[in-house]
Amino acid sequence: MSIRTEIKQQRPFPSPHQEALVALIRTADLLRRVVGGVVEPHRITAQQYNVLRILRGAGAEGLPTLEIAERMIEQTPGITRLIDRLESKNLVSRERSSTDRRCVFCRITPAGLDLLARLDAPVEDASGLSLASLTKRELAQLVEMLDRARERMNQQFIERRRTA
Amino acid sequence: MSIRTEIKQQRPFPSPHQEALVALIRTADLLRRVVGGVVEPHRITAQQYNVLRILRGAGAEGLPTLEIAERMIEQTPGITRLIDRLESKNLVSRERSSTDRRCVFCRITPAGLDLLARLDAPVEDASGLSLASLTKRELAQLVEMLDRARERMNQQFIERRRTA
DNA sequence: CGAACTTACTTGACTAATCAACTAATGACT
DNA sequence: AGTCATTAGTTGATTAGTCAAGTAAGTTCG
Repeated sequence: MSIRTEIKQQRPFPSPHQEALVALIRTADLLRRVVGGVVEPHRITAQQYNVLRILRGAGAEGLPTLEIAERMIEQTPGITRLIDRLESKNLVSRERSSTDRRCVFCRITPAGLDLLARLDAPVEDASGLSLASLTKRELAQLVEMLDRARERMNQQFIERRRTA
Repeated sequence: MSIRTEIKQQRPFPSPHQEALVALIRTADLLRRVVGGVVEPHRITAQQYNVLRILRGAGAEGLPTLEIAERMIEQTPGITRLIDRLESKNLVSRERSSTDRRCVFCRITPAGLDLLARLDAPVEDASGLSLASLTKRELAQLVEMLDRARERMNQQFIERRRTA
């Protein structure tokens, strides 16, 4: 089914990139929803899940708060309170660095690791199923195209920030 | 630049579809941010902009509230209050249908049309620039792959809803 | 050394999103 | 006509996201 059918748009898209933009945002929204559907029964949001995975990847030394924000899939300015919520669920712990007392290092707790361990397979399954209609080659091609698009957009952002 | 570099991930992705999932969500987030950057100086959010475009497309008769929700690019349960905010800015008007008094028809106002007219070119420019590194053929290919992926995901959702 | 700047958060105030009831209108069926 | 189910939307309570301002630690440089 085409996006035009999905969103019941009568007119064709004015340009190929507008159609691609809509397709991209809509597909990502669905994908986010799929992941959310898997993790939310465990009382965490998709973003919180993302933070837990980042912290698991970072290992025992943990990461400073803003470093986590930079690594997140979706950008969020509300990182402090996002981690507050994870801390209150005992899924992460925080400790002020002794070498640079401005930084707060966050680490995933055993409970956090345990939760992730239970979520790994379901998330992998759901995302695998979601993209199962694309071949490996197509996925690689998709990723390559998206990488190229993001590169351009990041330049735009940098330019905007410079002129702002 | 690859996503792995962007999010500073040391390990390679465990599966091609996980990499694609991250690339998709991340690219869509950037794209949403690009559109937001254009429309938000005009005091509306990207979602509100989406509603206005839907209503412009719908013409003079307007659309019932939940019909708008179905046509939106990103799904939102908060459609009532989203339109409340547009109405309070006089960009849309609402009127209860006389034939089916459950339905509330929403229409874009002249002020709403005027705002859209001012936003058309900047949005088109920004989205065009964002995806300028992809050829027409690549964009078409991208759209086709995403359409296929969404089809699969929609099935998943329908199944989930049926079993739930 | 110390003023000025930057970095790394944190906080407060506000806005927006989410979920679960709830109302009101319609339709379907007896 | 009257019950039951469905549809369309609204509302209240809670949670989450956003933006601007603030604080405290570190850095630079005369």
